[in-house]
Amino acid sequence: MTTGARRGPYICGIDAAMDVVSGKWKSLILWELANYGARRFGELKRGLPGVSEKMLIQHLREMEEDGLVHREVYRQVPPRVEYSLTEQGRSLNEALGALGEWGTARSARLAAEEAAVSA
Amino acid sequence: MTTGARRGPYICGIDAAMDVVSGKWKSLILWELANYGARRFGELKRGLPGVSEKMLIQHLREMEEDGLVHREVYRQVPPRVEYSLTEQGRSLNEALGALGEWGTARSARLAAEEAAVSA
DNA sequence: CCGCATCCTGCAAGATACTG
DNA sequence: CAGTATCTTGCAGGATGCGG
Repeated sequence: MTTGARRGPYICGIDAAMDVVSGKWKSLILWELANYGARRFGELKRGLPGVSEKMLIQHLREMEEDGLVHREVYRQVPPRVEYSLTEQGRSLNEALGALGEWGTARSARLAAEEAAVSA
Repeated sequence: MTTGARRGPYICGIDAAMDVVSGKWKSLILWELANYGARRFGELKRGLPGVSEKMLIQHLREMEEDGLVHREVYRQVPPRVEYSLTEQGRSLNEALGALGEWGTARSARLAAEEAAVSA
């Protein structure tokens, strides 16, 4: 796997958290799993427009290794695999709540400025 | 400047926030300025062991453009420049609080597991 | 003291094609 | 359906040296 050198010595808590969330789709995966519960690979892919299968599986594997995601395989044909959040994953998603609200507020502010310019 | 294509259309609030915090030292800069108030370039550099002048100034400029940081120049010899947080910068730092705590808890957990292994 | 200009490298992520 | 495998690329970030 591409799994780079992670788990390095962290300077502060933010670093430790960022190490685990950094990745273009990870926060979205977290949000998706937090809101829909267990989801299948294909469902996640459809829920994250633009993600490639490579990045999706790579992120899921890393998040599993980081203890955020649980992977359940149901041996049957066609194969069925479900991903869900662990307790750590849920708590991380909650910790991201405030940041998400800040970002939403910022987006709204930028949109308002944009509108003011074109007015 | 290297300022890449930012301010893209965001999928969610987290994205908007991440766009602004992503950068190896940005969260540290935020923390430094939040805790020490206005700081000079050299003070920041000393406070962030390992940062290069290039990255420091690059991050500061981007954060200034993003409305997180205020740059005050005092025309004198030797030159004196002070950086401080804007209201937006302070609120972002607060929004990062929960994430920082999560990361600290995670670090502690990892350290405990590490200790358990070597025991 | 506070930067700027270049060159260079490594890794995240995209593209494309194939499989149990 | 749920992945693998391989090639390629873009850009963040490091190293180094100079300048007002």
